[in-house]
Amino acid sequence: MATEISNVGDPARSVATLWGTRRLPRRGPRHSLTTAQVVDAAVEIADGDQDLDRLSMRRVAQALGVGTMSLYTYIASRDDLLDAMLDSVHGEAVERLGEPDHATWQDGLRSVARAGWDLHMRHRWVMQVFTGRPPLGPHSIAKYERELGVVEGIGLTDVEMDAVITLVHDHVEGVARRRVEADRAVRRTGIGDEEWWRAAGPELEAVLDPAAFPIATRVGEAAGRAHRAGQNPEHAYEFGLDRLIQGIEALIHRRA
Amino acid sequence: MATEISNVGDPARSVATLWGTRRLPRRGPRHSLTTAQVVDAAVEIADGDQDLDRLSMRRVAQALGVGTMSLYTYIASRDDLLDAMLDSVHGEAVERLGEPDHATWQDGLRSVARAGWDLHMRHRWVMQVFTGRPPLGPHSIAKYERELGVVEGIGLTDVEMDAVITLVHDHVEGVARRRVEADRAVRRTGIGDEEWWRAAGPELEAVLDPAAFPIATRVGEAAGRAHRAGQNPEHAYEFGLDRLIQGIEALIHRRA
DNA sequence: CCATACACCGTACGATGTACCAAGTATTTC
DNA sequence: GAAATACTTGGTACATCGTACGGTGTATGG
Repeated sequence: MATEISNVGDPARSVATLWGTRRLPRRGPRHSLTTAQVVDAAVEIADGDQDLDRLSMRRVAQALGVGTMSLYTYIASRDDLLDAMLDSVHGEAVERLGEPDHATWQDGLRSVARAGWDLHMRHRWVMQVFTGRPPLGPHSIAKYERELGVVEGIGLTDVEMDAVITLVHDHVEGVARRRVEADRAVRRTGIGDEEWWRAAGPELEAVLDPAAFPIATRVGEAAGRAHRAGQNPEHAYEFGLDRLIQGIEALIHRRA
Repeated sequence: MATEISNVGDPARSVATLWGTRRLPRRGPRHSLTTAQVVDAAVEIADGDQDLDRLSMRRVAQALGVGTMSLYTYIASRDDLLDAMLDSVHGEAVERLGEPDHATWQDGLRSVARAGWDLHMRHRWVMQVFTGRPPLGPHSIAKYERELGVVEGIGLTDVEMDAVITLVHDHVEGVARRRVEADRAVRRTGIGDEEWWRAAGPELEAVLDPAAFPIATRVGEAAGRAHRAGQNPEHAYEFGLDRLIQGIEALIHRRA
């Protein structure tokens, strides 16, 4: 009738979970866990897997030595768990960002990018979490504050400051995703890069006319060589970051 | 959250499927379908859903009026199907890219970005497909060739040409992903943006001290206003693209 | 003509997230 | 002290997923 019973996806509860401000009940049995314990266990499993696909509520419960359904006392759903995991590792990233003592905003942006890169490398599942709503946990907000700090007062509007941070994130996340996803494919299939090309190469050669795609063939081979030499993520990361910074410099100089 | 890894089976077969070069058997019953029909049906369903989560083999089979397991005659796995879907819509994107008749490489990059944006808006699931291996379908390669064409001969190395195209893709995909993922959250929860903030807002205000995060609060509110005014994806898209282009210009000018 | 090689697809298996409910426990109220 | 209350715990169950397996029927090559 008038009221909706399901508390699934209740925004207020999700926010309260993130901030650890859910009221503790005064009656009933003692809690055998905390939300933080659940989140930490999940992070540990995801770190080990380097993947979110195999992170199941059952495995988290098993790791904690409780029944699967007991987790739902501490977290409303798997989606909420993912949000909480993200906020948790963002806290770590803020610590590693350190004090904002950069001589220039360029240095600041480089350290923002580096912190993002480290985050993705230490927790190789964060690029798999998609939050439909802005992440409003304490650590995510703290991270955002720190990041915005490096572009404060350099001549950008508020909306542009947000856009710059987002731009850096998208670049770093893209490079990290390609790196991690490639590893994941190798791990999942048990087929290494070299073996994969040995198997797919002949088929491709039989079917692809290099003359029809001259640039793609040439550039693809160059990129492949760089990849095999292990210099691809590094170069892509640095090259992209340099372009972003120079693009922002151009805007600021034009305005000055 | 939704991360789908594709490309996990027999490499040679996967490539052959993409190129439509699998040999047809000479004995046995007639085929009632083609691989292309399966792929088209899957694309249609994913387009309708604007999501890959609910794309199941059962639904594809039902749409085609065949048994679920019959699909496996034409496609090795769901992952291979995702790869084939991606290559299929890349073909569409190449058509829409049109002839490479741009006066400047800047215009060229803008049209590459625009084509990418259109692709993500017309098929709001492509950002959910993660290929662990490079996508080697005919249309993906054709798209790559066209894209590289706009930065050919402007003073970049081969590896840099690849990096530039990737940079533009990551930016466009990031903006598109945020846009689509927000819609998806609304659709999945049945809770609109406004309603969500009405529910989560009080909890957040009770817990977040604006003085502790002054820049985040100010910038977040500005970004929120822009978002509500519907100008956020547009602005982020244009702003980011401008920065990228100017960053590349800076590199080229320095070398000239 | 029939052995062969295949297409079709029903059934089954091991996963998943989580709804529901019975049973047990601590606190509050009388 | 007893009863009512408000919890936690976690077993069971359900819908849904990708796909392995194998039976059945069909077109073709020898």
